[in-house]
Amino acid sequence: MANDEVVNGVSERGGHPVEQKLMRQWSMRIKAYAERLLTGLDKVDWTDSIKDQQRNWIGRSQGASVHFKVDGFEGKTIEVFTTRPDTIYGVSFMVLAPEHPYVDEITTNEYRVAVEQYKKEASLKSERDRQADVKNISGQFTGAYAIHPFSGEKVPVWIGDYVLASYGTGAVMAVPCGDQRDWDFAKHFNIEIRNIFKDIDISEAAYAEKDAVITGSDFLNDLPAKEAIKRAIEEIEKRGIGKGKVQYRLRDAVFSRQRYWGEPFPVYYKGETPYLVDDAHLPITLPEIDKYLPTEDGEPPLARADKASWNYSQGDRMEYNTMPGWAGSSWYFLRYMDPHNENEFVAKDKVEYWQNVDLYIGGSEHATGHLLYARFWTKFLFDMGYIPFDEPFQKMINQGMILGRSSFVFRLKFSYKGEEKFIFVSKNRMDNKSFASELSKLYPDSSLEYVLDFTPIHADISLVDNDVLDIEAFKKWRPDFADAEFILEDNGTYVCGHEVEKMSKSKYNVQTPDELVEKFGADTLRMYEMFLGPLEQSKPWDTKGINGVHNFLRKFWRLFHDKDGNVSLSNEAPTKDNLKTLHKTIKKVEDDLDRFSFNTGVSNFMICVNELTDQKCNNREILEQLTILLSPYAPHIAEELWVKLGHQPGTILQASFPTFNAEYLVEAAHAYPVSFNGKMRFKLELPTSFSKEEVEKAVLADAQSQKWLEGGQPKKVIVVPGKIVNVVL
RNA sequence: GCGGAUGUGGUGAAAUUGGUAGACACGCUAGACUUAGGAUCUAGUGCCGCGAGGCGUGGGGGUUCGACUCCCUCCAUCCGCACCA
Repeated sequence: MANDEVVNGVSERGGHPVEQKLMRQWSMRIKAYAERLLTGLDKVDWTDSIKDQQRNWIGRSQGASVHFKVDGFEGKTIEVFTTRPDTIYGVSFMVLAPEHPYVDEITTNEYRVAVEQYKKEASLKSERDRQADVKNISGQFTGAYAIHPFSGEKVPVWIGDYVLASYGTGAVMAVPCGDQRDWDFAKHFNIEIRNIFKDIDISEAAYAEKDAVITGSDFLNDLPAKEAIKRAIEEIEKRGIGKGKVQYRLRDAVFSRQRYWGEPFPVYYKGETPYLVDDAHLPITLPEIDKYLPTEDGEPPLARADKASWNYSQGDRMEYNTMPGWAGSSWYFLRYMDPHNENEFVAKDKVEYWQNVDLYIGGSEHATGHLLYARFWTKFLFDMGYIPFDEPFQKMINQGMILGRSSFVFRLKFSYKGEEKFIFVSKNRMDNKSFASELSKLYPDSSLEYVLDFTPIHADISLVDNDVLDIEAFKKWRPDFADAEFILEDNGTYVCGHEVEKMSKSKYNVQTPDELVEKFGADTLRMYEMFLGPLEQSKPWDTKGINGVHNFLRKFWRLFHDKDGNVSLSNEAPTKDNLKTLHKTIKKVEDDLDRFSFNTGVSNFMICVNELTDQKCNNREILEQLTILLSPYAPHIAEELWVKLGHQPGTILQASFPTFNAEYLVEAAHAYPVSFNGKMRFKLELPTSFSKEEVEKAVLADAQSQKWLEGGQPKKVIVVPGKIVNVVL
């Protein structure tokens, strides 16, 4: 069960108890690639946001591992990882994670009961709970002491759940003067806080910056922290008590799932030992089973299959787990290059030809999942010599999500004659708290109690019009609402709340485009989605403006037809204005395509069609070029008009893309915006051949300038030829 | 707390290299037309003002002849991470 399906220890759907169970899982050693996954980010063209998320996730930290001997346990050492080996003389205690394997062994009899008790408490908390519970400092002394590797002093060993078993070695050397968590722990348990920073006050908080000078630390004295780190590592290595080390937060990735729908592993077992199925027997396909459910004793669904239902089986049994979604999503793009190849996943010459994906448009929600796994997988295949690149996606654009507008009903829980009851309260009655009088009317009993406990519940948006709920439809919608009661607005309606969220079946806010396609056609929908705004931006789905795009396509269509709807095209040479409009559009649309600015691309088409309409242009040559230009945006209408233009048989897909010719855009005159002190006051049309001086002269001589000059002389006149004029007064 | 992003009319937005802020579209206002079509056409539409004009890109400051754009600072919203030693 997924974590979010578990609520308060029971399953969200059936309310069944959920217990945690240890399971043997396959996992992939992504950790082995941590460093390369980090450095590889420098050579791909992705957003900083995704790169940072991945860097964060990989969590590289540089430091040292140090071994502390345990007093009275010959040959036993506690290994810790620290990023601040320079503060080693500030160590006044050590903390092990409660799950650390040494805990039982080193705990003295005196502390055994307390340690057992603490371990038990910690084990009841999941890792999530622990993280949510940062404020509470807890821990327990074990009675054991470690030996400081430099000073030889005895250092008490504690256990505490702020130390995570899953990171580093599951143990830390605590330096309260330099680490806030250690400081908090020391304060709480009254442990010595040793200050090894020169002229730094640590009475109120730890000092974590790496800019202090070290003191009271023998060979590290008077060194600034950064140098002391290097020096400390040298010394640690020299004395053989540890070494410089890089630690990653990234964990190995679990690669098995206990469900039916996934690629089966080509693995069989003899006893408890797994073996790989020989290549000759591949592929292993999913066996048929009676129910897609786990077995009675909790084995995955595949355990239901007997040997005969597998297309191949060997040994005592086949593997029951299946692969996760990221098995396929990590490398499917490679298979696309050579989908019918029976012998290998992709032939060498094909992958050498296609290389990695040039442009990947995908959601940023996969930053630390799919997008990391695919990189890992690609690097592995590169190392194995199967593919000639080690980054899968060269450039990536994260398209924004189209969000939904959810509707909510508000369920009030109350008790009546000792019985728990629910009623749905309309939004405004809830907001202004006027529901109470209504409730006591419906339940006229002095023993009525209610708690101010409103639960917003998603209502299907098809049951809601303009935030008003169709009550009868709502009752029929789900059986548990059949007898629902309501407190309505004064006008007798139920008003819902709303929120913009991700579109999702579970939120009942999904809008399908089918109806719009029916009404306006797929071209309109396609262009409207582009027109909504920049590709990377998320926004709620709102069809208010779709008419504008639809009208544009109608207007475009009208250019080809007379008012009776018959095709009417002129075969004469296009006018200068026609050509100017067309070529301006070619240029802009091309530029917009290059920078993935589809919304401005659409508006450039609109401008073009508006201009051609004003020019009453029905010129075949112009319209033919424009149709080709539009075809990636509105493929259906373009294809249809292509036929009307007389290209049959054939498809517009085979037409060559229009080429921009700058000659048509050359202007003899430019309307200069004339500014005074940076404020645009009027425009003045001047020949483009004018020099700076000529422009300046013409502007100052113009009658309109007099008003702003007020008889004075300008301090300065800035002329940017072909652009603007600014007169400084 | 750390990191990333965003902030412009009534609305979605545009301004690509520091050079006319609000293109294009929705909506709205007034009008025309009519075969009444999710039509078409004309004019208007950032705010204040009768006007001249003033103000205006989250707030404040700066650089510049000129700033939505560059710098400093603050605020708000969204996303990701968060006891990682």
